Amino acid sequence: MIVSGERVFYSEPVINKKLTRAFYTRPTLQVAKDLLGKFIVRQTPQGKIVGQINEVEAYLGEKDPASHAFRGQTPRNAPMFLSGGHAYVYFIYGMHHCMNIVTEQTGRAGAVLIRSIIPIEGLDLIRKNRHQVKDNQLTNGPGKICQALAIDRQQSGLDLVTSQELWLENRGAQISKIQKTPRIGIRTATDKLWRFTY
DNA sequence: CTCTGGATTAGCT
DNA sequence: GCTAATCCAGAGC
Repeated sequence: MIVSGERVFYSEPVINKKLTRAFYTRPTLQVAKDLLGKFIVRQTPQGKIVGQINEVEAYLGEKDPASHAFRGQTPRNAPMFLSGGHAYVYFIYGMHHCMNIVTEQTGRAGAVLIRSIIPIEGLDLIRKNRHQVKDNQLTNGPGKICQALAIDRQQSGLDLVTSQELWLENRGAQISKIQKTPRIGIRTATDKLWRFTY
């Protein structure tokens, strides 16, 4: 980038662009697909961690039997009803956390579960948080991601558009060959192909 | 208040 | 492939 007075010229495409509200407040299935290849950035007191999203699942809200919002709003799922761009983190199986990106407009409870990311920055910190697991097992699961990025219910409800500790970036990656399969670990709506990988 | 089972993981057979 | 680990949200009474 070349800066000349008040004018700015870009010598290459703009990258490292933080995702805005407009990205998140769209239909859940569209946001889910578009999240593939984006980068999740976690700033902790111990350092910065970055990973590239390569597997997600869409949960469509009050009309989706597999969604936590299927039976309406509760204290736990309240962040799902906020505007797109918030985080929804829940605790499961007595030991794991899972992170969702809330979608759609305020009052519509869509969300996208982040199931796998590729470690990009902060590998030493990731390894420390995950302790003694093989490098190819560091962040290939929703519970593993939260452990690696030090995310728990304290981050649930966080606004990813304004937060200084957790946000997403578009670094210009172009994704092709998106695969659609049934969602993992659910008992209902297994006919819906709302898991996206590439 | 009590009960059930879960958007998972690691370790073992 | 099988399952223990371990908490708590949500439902039902």
